[in-house]
Amino acid sequence: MPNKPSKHVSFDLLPGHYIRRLQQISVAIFLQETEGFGITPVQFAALSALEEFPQIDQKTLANTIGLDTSTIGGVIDRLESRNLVKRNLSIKDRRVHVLTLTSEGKHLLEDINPQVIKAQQRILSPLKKSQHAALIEMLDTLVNGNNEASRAPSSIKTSESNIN
Amino acid sequence: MPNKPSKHVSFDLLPGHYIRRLQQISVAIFLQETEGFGITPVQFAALSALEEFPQIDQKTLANTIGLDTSTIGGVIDRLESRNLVKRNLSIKDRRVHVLTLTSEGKHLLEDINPQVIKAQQRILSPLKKSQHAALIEMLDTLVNGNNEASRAPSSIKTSESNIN
DNA sequence: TGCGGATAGTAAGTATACTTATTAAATTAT
DNA sequence: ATAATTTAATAAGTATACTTACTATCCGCA
Repeated sequence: MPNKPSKHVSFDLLPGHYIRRLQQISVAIFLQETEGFGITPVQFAALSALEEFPQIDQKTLANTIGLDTSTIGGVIDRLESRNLVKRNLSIKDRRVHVLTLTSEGKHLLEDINPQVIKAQQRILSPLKKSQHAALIEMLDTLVNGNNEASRAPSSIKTSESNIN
Repeated sequence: MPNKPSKHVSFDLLPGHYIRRLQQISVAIFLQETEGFGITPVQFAALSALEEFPQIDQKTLANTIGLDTSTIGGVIDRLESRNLVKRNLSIKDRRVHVLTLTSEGKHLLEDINPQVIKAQQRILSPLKKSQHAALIEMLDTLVNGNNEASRAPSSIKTSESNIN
């Protein structure tokens, strides 16, 4: 059998390759565990953020979960079409769309939460329990340390808000 | 200021959220460092794999870099249209498309390599040098331990091949 | 007061990355 | 040997996630 990989390939050693693979796996596990809800990881993040910070606008939501304003528009479109979220024009600033969780959205969040937790546990399950905190901390360091690299930094600044 | 996060948001604690953000950042840094080449991380992975394992077919390539056969098709389309890769029908199995790196592809790989290394270093730069190996090992554990979760496992099996 | 720049959101285009369905070819089973 | 199954690749559809370009609105300032 010619041309068969003997073992490790060079890009196996590249963090970028692992990160991409891990993201694929993470999404796959999330979708498996939350099957039947029809919710993606990003949609869940959007709903969660709206629960925590009601009445924020699209830009703030995008910043909160680490998306640009272009991407968040489509996410909200899909959540709105399923009646999980409502979009209202702000009175103070007519450019701004203020977002609200519907009660349907709230209920879905409650129902899906245990499954999301299961998914996260499954993602980490190949590691020893003692390593979990270390991994999270390193991921945090990497994300926050490289924050400026991404066009859509997710940092939740302690500064002022610009709502409504 | 109403609706402002006092503490951390719940999904900040979720590994899935960090993994997604890190993947965004990783891609952004790759694209910054390799600007001018017009190559994406996945395209680079495909070219690298083809350099290492010449003449593999699309399915094998997909498995090698962790994609499904649907996605690899488009990737190869784009690489082929730029003359970095050639697609040939296998004589032994006329369903199979055998892939070859062109000399243009080889040269591009050579030229882009230092920049790719720079990108990887930049991604890890927020961590202490002493942590790098630990992170890579954990990522490896997570990816390989969850391999079956992803439809397109990148595992390079030591089993038989089905080339040409 | 009105104009120039900044800002929120959308639109169009590109690239992963998945799904299910389809086609063509090869393999297996009867 | 032919039918049934499997397989490699493509196609169509959905969902991130980015880019640049555009519209509408707001705000600062002369």
